[in-house]
Amino acid sequence: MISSSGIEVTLNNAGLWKKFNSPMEMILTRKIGRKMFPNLEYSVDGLNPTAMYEIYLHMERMDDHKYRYVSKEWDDYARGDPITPIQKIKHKSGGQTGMFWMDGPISFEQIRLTNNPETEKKDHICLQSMHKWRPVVTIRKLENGDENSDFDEEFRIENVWFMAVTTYQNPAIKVLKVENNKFASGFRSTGNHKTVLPTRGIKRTASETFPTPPSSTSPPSKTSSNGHSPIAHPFHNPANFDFSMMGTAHQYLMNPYQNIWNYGYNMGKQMVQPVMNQWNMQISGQPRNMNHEQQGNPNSTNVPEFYGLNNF
DNA sequence: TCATCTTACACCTTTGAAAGGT
DNA sequence: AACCTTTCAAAGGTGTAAGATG
Repeated sequence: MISSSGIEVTLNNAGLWKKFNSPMEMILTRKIGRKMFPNLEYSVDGLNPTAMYEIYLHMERMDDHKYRYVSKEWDDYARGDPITPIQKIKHKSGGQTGMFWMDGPISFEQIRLTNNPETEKKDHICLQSMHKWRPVVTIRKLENGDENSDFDEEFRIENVWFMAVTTYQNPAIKVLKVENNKFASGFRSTGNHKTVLPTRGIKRTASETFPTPPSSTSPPSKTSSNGHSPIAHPFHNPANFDFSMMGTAHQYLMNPYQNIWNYGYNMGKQMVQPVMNQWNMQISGQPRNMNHEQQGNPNSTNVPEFYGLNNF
């Protein structure tokens, strides 16, 4: 889907995200934060090649419910915790031309998720456990290099959201993470990880942990986690699954917060979201005990049904 | 009592420096 | 000296499980 201004954003590893959507769970850790897996890696098209843009990512609470995992289902058993301010993370490349952004995958692999509201670490995003979250990309066009440009567009990818947890709830998600994340390979059935720990404290030598393969052991060239080079690669969406992002024109029509939300805030600083009002109170109702199909297709896919929020 | 969170841990990959060979 | 290969160690990314917390 292409926005009214012609900008199109797609998620490169959409197929992997789709695999996990039952729903996806992301681990939060307090001190150092936990990286997201699968990573969020986007491609963008339709920018003015010579204009300057910045790209931001933030997480958006999807509703005002707190969930728990019982009887193999997510149940919204309580009202959500008080909303914390939004933290928008600016892409490390900073302001770049449209050509730059369109030329390569846009990865936010440096982002870490934490549940520590007092964290001040760059690239850390504080989320609340047992709540539903959705990643949102903001593309900001810089007029004459001015960061206070009014041209912002937000993009949300259909079916890409997750439950924030401190420990995995759904065993199926845990299995998928172990199978697909190379750093968890020690937990695969072929791995050597011991559930009982008789050898704790004994550090092995590097040759034990990293046996030399028969060919060269020179460090591999730097690539992103999915093997892409930093330069653009063509990406094709999986068939029968539209992961292209929703255009903001649609959001403007349906989301009365959009103008408020984008009005006059400073990028890179914590934002305060608008208050709950009649509009989102009306649409924030969620069926309890959603089945998996419903969970995979939140009832408001184009627009978040809840923007949650503190006093404005 | 129980659900959730925190933390230390083993096991893994990645990275890059040092050492050795050509 | 310059370059390449091999070895090694540290850093960092995982899920696990025991204990702590409320």
